[in-house]
Amino acid sequence: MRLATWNVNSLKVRLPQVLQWLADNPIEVLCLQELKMDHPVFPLAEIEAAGYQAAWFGQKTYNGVAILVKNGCSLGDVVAGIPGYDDEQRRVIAATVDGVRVVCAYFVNGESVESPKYQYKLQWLAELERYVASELAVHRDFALLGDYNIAPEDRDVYDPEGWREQVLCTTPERDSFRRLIGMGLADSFRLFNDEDKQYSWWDYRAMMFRRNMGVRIDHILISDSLKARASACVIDKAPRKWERPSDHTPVVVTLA
DNA sequence: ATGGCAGGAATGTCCTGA
Repeated sequence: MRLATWNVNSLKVRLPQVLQWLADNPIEVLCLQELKMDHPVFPLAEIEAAGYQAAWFGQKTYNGVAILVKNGCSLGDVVAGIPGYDDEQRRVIAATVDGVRVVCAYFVNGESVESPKYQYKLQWLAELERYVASELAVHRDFALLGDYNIAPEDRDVYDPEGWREQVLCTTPERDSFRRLIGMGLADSFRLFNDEDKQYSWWDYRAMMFRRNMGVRIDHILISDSLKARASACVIDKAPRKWERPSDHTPVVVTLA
């Protein structure tokens, strides 16, 4: 079983790339973020024609998340949003796929530490931690995939000093990430790759991708039981090289 | 120090992203 996460920065624009990538990579579960698409206009027909089912939680202009599941896999128990947290922004959707509890999340960016959005980010992170803990209490096989908008360590950013205590890298954000790890989750990418300069997002400006000046902020955290099944986790940079790409590129984990 | 690129909403130019 392979699971992936990809912030597509508008599914309307990126749908052909998503379908191409799935044709090239016929994985079982693809979590998408930043659909930027009203819920009713989700392109279900095109996705079904490609052999996938979908659960989605759309919103006009901003946010929006979806889980695409290959036909033949079971898809059930869909929950949109964080239960018990009244949030106008549609950032989370969960589903159970072949017995694996999958949570797809588009974490808050936060803009800057001085912004009210940063306070929203910290509150949102606390609500997510509570949600993940409650899910782990009932699901042994659990994965949290998404755009975390957190670079966990200095080696996950191209210019650690320049990013010092900037949003994505602040101590409270990294503490939240570490608390998720402390719940018994593993950063699946780091199970297989200890290198620095491994990024999942590059700014569109200033040829940052060509210069490999990016940040690793898209992650797949997996429970102990899935860690035992994991055989690989890779960042697929290919779609970032395509015409009119998303600024994020997919991350894929392979489970036995 | 600033803006630079991209998408959406709208049709001016601003908001948001990271």
